[in-house]
Amino acid sequence: MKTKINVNYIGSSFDRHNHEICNEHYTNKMEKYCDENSLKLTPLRRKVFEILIRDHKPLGAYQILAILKKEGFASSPPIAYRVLDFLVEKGFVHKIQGLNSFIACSFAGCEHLPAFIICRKCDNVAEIKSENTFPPASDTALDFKIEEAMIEILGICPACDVSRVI
Amino acid sequence: MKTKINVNYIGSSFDRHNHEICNEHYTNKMEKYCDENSLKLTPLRRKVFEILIRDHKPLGAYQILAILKKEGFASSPPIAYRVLDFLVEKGFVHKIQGLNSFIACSFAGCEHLPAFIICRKCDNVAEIKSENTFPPASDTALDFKIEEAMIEILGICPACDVSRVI
DNA sequence: TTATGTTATGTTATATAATAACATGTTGGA
DNA sequence: TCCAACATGTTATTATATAACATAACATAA
Ligand SMILES: [Zn+2]
Ligand SMILES: [Zn+2]
Ligand SMILES: [Zn+2]
Ligand SMILES: [Zn+2]
Repeated sequence: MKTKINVNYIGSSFDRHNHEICNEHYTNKMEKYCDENSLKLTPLRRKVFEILIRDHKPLGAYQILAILKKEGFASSPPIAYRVLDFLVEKGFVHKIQGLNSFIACSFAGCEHLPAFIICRKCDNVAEIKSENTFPPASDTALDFKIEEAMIEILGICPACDVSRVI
Repeated sequence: MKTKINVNYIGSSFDRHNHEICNEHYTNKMEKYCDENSLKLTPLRRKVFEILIRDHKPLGAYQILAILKKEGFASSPPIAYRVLDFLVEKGFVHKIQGLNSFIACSFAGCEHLPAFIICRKCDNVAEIKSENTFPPASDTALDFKIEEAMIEILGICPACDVSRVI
């Protein structure tokens, strides 16, 4: 099964890009949002977000803790989990359940239902908007009030797919 | 956001149903499949599946272990995880990542991409087929070879939705 | 300014989920 | 009968996440 997938974010681990600009873009978005909603963008919160967006790859809480430690921050588990809770709640970061890990949002400031495509060969992950695919259109039985959804698609990205037609 | 969702399985925790018949239906399916593929449907495997399908609710590995213990089976963690691996691999059971738990498949013997709707009030879960919604149709950029997907939809079921129009 | 409430950061200990490594039993052919 | 493959069993450990409690930083009202 092959599918064309929408990728209209600024930067991702799938694409070479100027991460200076990319990083600045997302940081600006976050600063603006926190400003407008009187949320405190503390050094720790900045740091964790910066760690996550560095190479656009999902990181587990304990990986983040290790980096925090190396870079001079406190590093007991609740430190990471609390900051991650904040970042997830405010929409700057998403949790990828299938990997027990966290990734910086690629559509910050833009209302969206996130979904993820995960290459199981190179471990890169891209966030996509799921408006196209969601909610599931159907013709029967059950009215269900949807609040949230978790969509994680596993497969092989073009770069890793040797059998692909160019 | 409200959506009509397809529910063409035999029995689920959302519906009153004759579970005798239901249980027999799924057990037969599983027996037939194992027979045809020379897989061993051992007492332990039967038991774990029966525990899972009892009330069609997702159970964590350690909940399953507790039941196994009460009912006279061995109950160290690998016991459950190995049987669950088997049942998941053969498609009789699915793992719900968002809940760290396992649920009996509602479409056994029928090729499908599973998806789940989870009521966060009553904790009931229904499996739906995701053909309608998946793969995501789109118009751009990235060819991605899809192998597997995890779709878990969280919300409020009709029974729990007080504000619903009848 | 001090007092006070609130939010953020910090610690230790613990709960929960999953796997590694290895031992024993069972079963079905060569 | 012997062997190979598979299933079940044990103990110990790793990985992930939270509880409970203590202190610090910060705002703002008296
Ligand atoms: Zn970047
Ligand atoms: Zn996002
Ligand atoms: Zn039933
Ligand atoms: Zn299924």
